[in-house]
Amino acid sequence: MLTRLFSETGLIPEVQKFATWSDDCGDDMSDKDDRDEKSLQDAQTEGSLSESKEDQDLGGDEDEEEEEEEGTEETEGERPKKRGPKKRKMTKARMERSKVRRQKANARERNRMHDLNSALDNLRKVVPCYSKTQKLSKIETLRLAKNYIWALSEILRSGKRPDLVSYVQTLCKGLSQPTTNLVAGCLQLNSRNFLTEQGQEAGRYHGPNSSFAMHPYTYPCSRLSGSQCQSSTMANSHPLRSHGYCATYESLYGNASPEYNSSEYDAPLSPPLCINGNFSLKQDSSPDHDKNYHYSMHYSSLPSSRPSGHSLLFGSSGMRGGVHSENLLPYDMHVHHDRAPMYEELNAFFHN
DNA sequence: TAGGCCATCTGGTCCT
DNA sequence: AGGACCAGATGGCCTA
Repeated sequence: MLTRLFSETGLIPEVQKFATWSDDCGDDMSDKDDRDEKSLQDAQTEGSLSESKEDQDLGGDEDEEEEEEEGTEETEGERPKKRGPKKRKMTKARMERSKVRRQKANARERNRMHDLNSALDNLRKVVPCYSKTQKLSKIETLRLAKNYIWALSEILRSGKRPDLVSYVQTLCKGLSQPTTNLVAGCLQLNSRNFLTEQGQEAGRYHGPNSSFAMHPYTYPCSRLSGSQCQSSTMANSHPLRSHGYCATYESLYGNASPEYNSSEYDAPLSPPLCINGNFSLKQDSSPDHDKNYHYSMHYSSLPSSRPSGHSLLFGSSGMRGGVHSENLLPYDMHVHHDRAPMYEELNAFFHN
């Protein structure tokens, strides 16, 4: 509104200065009220150029209905008449309404951003690297989620599983170096190896429960020391988190599940995935694929021994109040409810 | 101290 | 008219 007002009067560059000026107070609402008051008063003096102070005072509290009248003092002498709807006089009542409206809009915007952040928090908890103490940034969370989806869809599409190096490479595409290190650390892979020895099968470790090539040592996790490194504590709570998920799956299904032939996984995805192929997943043709491992099953088939996954993954701590759709039925809840039937459904799905 | 990240405010636009 | 969504601006906080 003010921008339009100023643009009409050729004062558009002043808008931001005006906004800046009116914003240089604290963040609390009382200060905000003052700012709004000042802004609106400023709008009065700056915006309603033709409006005399006497008129405003005259307009006062009592004239709710006289908002339509104006133009009697367009002072045609100084500037030409403008087209478009005439500006309404900023009476005190209008100012009050405008202020209330602005406050309500601010509150809505805050809630909206809180909802968005809650959704991002939930997303952080389901991407392969989660730390309560060192959160991924928003942009990194989105990038990692995209890579994660891509990696999973590639696995689904091919029915093969990559080695850990390829998997981490895929996850870390386009991520910043700190995030790359974090993800690699969460996956217990020394990031230097897959960054500098791409394509090499460096440091493979085939532990008894390791489906991925693993390094025999643990990433120092310097920035996620101790309990901060959620990947270790959540190893059993996430499908693709470190080797915990491997043990999880294989302890549940074993390697010798004759029903799971990789050829059965070649069916088109349902629903079809719509992915921008910015990168390609390195295909590993190692004989390990014969284990017929299906990553997507992990999340859906979390073992019943999973320790208090609800509080870990979708605790209410991250929520700032209010009921969001994610809170009402978080993904984790879908996973845990009717777990056994879920197995059967998935088995049936992959057997058909 | 610069740069990154974030929360918040704000005005504009679109839709109901 | 009011709400949702968006983008720009701004200031605070933190870290290298």
